[in-house]
Amino acid sequence: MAKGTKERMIEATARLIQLRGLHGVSLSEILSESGAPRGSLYFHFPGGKESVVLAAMQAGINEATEILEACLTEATDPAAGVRAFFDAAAEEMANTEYAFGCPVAPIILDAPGMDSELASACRAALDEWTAMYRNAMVAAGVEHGRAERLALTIVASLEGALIMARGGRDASLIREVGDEMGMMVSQALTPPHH
Amino acid sequence: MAKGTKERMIEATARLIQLRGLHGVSLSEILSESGAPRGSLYFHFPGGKESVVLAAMQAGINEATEILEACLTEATDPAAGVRAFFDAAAEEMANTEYAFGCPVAPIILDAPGMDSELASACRAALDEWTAMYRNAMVAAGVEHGRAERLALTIVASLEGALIMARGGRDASLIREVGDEMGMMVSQALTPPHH
DNA sequence: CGAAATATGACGATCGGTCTATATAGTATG
DNA sequence: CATACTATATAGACCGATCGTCATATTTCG
Repeated sequence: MAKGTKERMIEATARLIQLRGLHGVSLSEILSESGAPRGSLYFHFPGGKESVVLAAMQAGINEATEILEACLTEATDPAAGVRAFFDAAAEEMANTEYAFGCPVAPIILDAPGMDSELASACRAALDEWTAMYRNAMVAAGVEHGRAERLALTIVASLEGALIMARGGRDASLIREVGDEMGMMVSQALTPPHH
Repeated sequence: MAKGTKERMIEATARLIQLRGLHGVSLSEILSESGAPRGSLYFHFPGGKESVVLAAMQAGINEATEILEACLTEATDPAAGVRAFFDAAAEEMANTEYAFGCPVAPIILDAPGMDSELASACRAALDEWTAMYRNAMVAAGVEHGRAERLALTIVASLEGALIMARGGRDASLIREVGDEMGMMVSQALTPPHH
């Protein structure tokens, strides 16, 4: 019946990191949240804390990637997809009492160096999200370089909007930024004739 | 003479928080970096760790606010001001080996609740920066509501760009996002006739 | 039954932040 | 010049928390 112990540890870790950041989370907290004793963690994650954190972050990344994928494919055009994803993030943030955010941001800000496995996973996730936006816009006819820059801007503005929303406890901010980004993408799709 | 002891503590705290986040910094580190003995910290900051952190964050906020103020007033129009500030941030990030970022983001992500003095200082700073952008754009003729939304987006995208730049060790990303934001502002200043 | 997989929680070395004493300036006063 | 006094700064004891380890139990299955 220990089917879910590992999963509970991962979930607890992910939740706690969102609340207090990488270094604000202790093993004791993770264990008491997941209802497991101390040694069990080192059975499931021989690498110790960094191992659980990596797993928790990967889980969060995968979830976010799936939702973004869905938003982009289900939307009629990239601009609508962007708005849909920002709206989803805003809703999630409000539903979780502002205990929600990007899975990688807290790691990047807390991690000491860029040499760790954690850091490269962060980079990979950011690159993938950027590529997804870019590909969607390129497929819709946006020039490659412009699409790349726009994609970077979209990812950055969501990242920042999540932080600001949490700081001000105002999720509607995310939606407003998403609208602006949607407008930006729309204009790139139908450039003004000169 | 200990004329600069307090200042050294504040500087060390600010630098270390940028590196490892609020909870990743220990008093021992702050003290060894600032060359002061243990008890001296509680003389200068009776409130303990939270007190030093607050002072360090305020120092960072003030510095950023001054630079932003300069960029916006010296520029010929808000779009140029935005680009100038993003460029300055990119340069600072590259110059410090990517040990630079927003003074408030690490606090927001690491702080547990929104009731602390730290949290309200974060909110105040974000609000002030947003207001500065908004006012500059309103003065340049942008409608109030639009200016507010644009200002939010600018702050958010810089916030996010700093995180992404650090994660990927690529400061040019900040400049690219700044260019996109500049374009956005320019279009808001000279709306297309329909 | 026996063997592999999982769970358990006590343990130690280290480090965390906080606080109460103690020492050093610097200045005022007779 | 000496003493008293106060602001400033230092010193280190304190206790609880931290992470990682390990020897021992318990379960799960062939």
